[in-house]
Amino acid sequence: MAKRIADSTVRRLSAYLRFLEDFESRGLETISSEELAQRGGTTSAQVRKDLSFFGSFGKRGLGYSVPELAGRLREILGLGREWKVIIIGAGKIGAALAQYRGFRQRGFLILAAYDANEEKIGRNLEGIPVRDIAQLERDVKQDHPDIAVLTVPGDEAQKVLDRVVKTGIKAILNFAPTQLQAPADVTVKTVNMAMELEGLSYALTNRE
Amino acid sequence: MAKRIADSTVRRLSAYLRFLEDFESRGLETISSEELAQRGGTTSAQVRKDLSFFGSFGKRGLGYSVPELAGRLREILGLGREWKVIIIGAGKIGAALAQYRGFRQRGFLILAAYDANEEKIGRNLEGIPVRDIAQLERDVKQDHPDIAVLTVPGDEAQKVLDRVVKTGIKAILNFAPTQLQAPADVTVKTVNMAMELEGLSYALTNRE
DNA sequence: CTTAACTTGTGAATTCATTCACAAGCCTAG
DNA sequence: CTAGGCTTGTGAATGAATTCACAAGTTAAG
Repeated sequence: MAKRIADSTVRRLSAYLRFLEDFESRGLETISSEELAQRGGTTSAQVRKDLSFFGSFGKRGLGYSVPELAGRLREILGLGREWKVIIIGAGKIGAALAQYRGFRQRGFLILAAYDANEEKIGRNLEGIPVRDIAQLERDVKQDHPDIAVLTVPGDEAQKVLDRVVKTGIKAILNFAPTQLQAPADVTVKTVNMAMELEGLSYALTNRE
Repeated sequence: MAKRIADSTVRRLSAYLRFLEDFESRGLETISSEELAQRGGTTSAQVRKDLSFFGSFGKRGLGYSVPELAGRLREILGLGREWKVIIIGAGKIGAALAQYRGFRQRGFLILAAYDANEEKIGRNLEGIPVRDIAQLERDVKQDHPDIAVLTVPGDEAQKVLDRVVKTGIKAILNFAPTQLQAPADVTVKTVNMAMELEGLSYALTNRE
């Protein structure tokens, strides 16, 4: 897997996989780059270029085998296995995520949520136990979660992140509206609603 | 405001504004592009280039006036006014957003949430009324919301979006894990957690 | 077997975004 | 007033991502 693949490429692969699954469930056998492109709001050349980074699995004149390409994309994206996830911060957003079915559906298993608030500790979020953040290190050592989802207030996010990084977790999904600093071998993805909203505000304001 | 500004640029402006507000609250008067860059995980040249699209408001040798630049960024991003927001879908994610303080703080006023579920209609989400989706068109005509946040299941998202677009709303923040089609004069931003997670999965899988 | 209609895979061309590098401006100290 | 230290603003250079365009396969029909 020599080359460095751009983030935007990976996001598109993820989108293609979603369409393929839709096609798969409707029993279609093959799909062309053009069809895939239209669904994904891009161009057929883009689709082919994206796929070409990983090999060539289409048939000229015919297109791509839907199940084969779907399988190949799952493999590339690392979705062939189960990933263990912990949620840090059992507030409203944490709770909403805990019940989000998309996680389980794609092989992301939520082990637990952590919080410092005594009233929340010991309770349940849609079947997911809320544990004391104090036992984070011990639990990680035992359960080996792969991914930590941060849903803590912005002013605590960096401190919590540092702590999570120290446990050895290498992938973080951050919902705090803060730019976080992490070592190079740790991947942090930030979902920043404030930023998206401001993007909309900008678009509404600057129309020609 | 002649030029077309890239999406990534707008996102960075939004990030700069956040740091500036932090600086502002600590009473600092000026800031250099280098300081701004370090906070935002970018380079000083990038910061200056981003700002230069909108004019030149720094002082050579000194840097930027914090309050002045913050004000200018708010103006560029259209944050000088209040934007009215409606939430469509009063499920867990809708509820989490309804209580999210970041909205109000940045001038986004949530008017109401809409749902089709009779048990939810008439209730309250953190003080925000849940109304019948059937009255959407009537309410929009009266209240003129600027932005609609979609937190409906993926398979309904396109249908709901079409309906929202027909009411004349021009900006949509979509939380459904679906690629949506909208006319060119409507801005749709999608927050896709599944995609971010798969990005993490990819990163964990493809390490050298 | 031949032709026509498709569709892939991929170098080359183009467009877009980031980084470099430096003249020009501003401030402070002496 | 001058010199030295900073920092901006911006063309030019570089780098990255996207689009073009076409040879090379594949299929189906005649």
